[in-house]
Amino acid sequence: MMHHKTRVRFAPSPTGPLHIGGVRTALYNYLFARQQGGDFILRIEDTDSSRFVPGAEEYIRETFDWLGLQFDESPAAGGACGPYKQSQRKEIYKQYVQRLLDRGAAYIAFDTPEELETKRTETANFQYDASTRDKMRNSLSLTEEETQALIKSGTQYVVRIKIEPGREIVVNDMIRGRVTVNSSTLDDKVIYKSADELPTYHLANVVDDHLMEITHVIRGEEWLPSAPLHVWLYGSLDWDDGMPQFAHLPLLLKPEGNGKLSKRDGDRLGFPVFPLQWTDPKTGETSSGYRESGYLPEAVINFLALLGWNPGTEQEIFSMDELITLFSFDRASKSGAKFDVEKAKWFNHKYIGQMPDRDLAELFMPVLREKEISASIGKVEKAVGLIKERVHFISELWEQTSFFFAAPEAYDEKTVRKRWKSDTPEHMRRLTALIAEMDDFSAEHQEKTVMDWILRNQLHTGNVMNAFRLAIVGAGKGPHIFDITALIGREETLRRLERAVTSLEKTDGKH
RNA sequence: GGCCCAUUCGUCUAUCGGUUAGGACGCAAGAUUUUCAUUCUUGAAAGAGGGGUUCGAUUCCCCUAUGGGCUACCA
Repeated sequence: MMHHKTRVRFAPSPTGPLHIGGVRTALYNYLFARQQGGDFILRIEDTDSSRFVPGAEEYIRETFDWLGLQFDESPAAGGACGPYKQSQRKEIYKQYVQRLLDRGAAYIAFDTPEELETKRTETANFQYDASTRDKMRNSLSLTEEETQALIKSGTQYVVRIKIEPGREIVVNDMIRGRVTVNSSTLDDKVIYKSADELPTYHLANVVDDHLMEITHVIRGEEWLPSAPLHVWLYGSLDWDDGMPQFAHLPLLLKPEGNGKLSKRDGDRLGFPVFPLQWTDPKTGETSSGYRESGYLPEAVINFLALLGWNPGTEQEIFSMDELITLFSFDRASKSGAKFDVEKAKWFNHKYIGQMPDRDLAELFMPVLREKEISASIGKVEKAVGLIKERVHFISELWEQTSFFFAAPEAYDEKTVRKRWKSDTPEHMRRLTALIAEMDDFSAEHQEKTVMDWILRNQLHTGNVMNAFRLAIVGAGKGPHIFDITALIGREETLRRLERAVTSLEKTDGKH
């Protein structure tokens, strides 16, 4: 038996931005493909021309560029099984629609959407299937002549798959095991519309997966109910042998209340549902993205990977390579996962803390430029190195490092009340004098000198140091004080000390 | 309504018949720290309910409940 190369596909429809659940589906496809040494394919499912949204396809491309997930075959990259956009594959699908028709596995139906609609409202649980198709207007109930005449007259029609009732259809799912369904519960789904000469999702999907030699269909659980139909389609086309394996992933749920996470949830939930920021071309409404919110792609991948899968160990942080070797469907969970923003933040915090100072500094430079702060990359590197372990987002970097680049404009009131005592100005003046005489301004030397001085003069360490911090930072926060002063330099340290004394002296004794 | 899937701490999850039901996020307390944060330690916190099967069920089966998905000439 031939051993086929593993080939998986991610098949979004360009109806808007991808949402984060879709990104996870793509990620699992990618991890599995890489692990198996297989191919990861992007196919654009644009068989519904009416729902096309401009920019959506570019958005998809940009998302995967950002995340570092590379497609082996795609509309942009090409490949041996192209084209990779379903709207460009019309002629291919037509052949198979005809084949199904010729075999009597499908039939032509003329019922208008309106007729079907009234049928549905009149009859409870109406289903277009073996029990009702004789009463509808289709090539099975009409004569051959009538059918041909209708087609010739230009009447719009659809092609429906003919489901034989009473059969047991089995879907073998890598996550859920054996799922069995009686074919009588399926309806004769529309597989082709004459109006736009395009197939519907179901047929296009099966034909493309077969032609593109897809070995594993990894998709969201919302497709599980139609999987039996797809299995039926493979059978009708005589493709049982090459039928891919299925894996239906549990859905990503809203953190509060009920339902799956959807595109419409936008920013309402307090966190982005999209990987990248998106502006709706019609309404102009903008939704935030993970990238713009300061999430690192590695962090997004890490927490998404763990939402529905885990390796069974207590490890939480994974590199892409580790995920690729560890991933397996045996360890994928079966039930939906609620999205937890707090954990997502924690992952980002971990990744920022791990990031090389240089890389972080480069991400931060544009922010500084926007604030019209000019600082050398070397200084920025040192500053972010001192605080990276305390932030969750790139956007927090500024509030945590501003004092490295600009003197405080105001002094935090609470801290002043607590740390600025009546004898503080005197201490600060003497500290200023001490610092003015230092030749070596390294953090280590400063610390030694200042601590010796405090000891010699029998001063209270806390009183001196906290006031010193207030003068330099403007508040009671920040990393080790001498690391700060070493970085801003002696002159700036002296300036800030003097300024604090002059502007805070008046508060003396007021409390 | 019909069909399908699922159900362990608040959340993500481990457990593949025998465990003090483990870890992580979050939360609380404590420790460290010249500040804030980080970090560390500790703590509270779970098997939906009912039947079986079994010497023994969180684990296997059935029923109920609950949650979710699908039910378009959308994907």
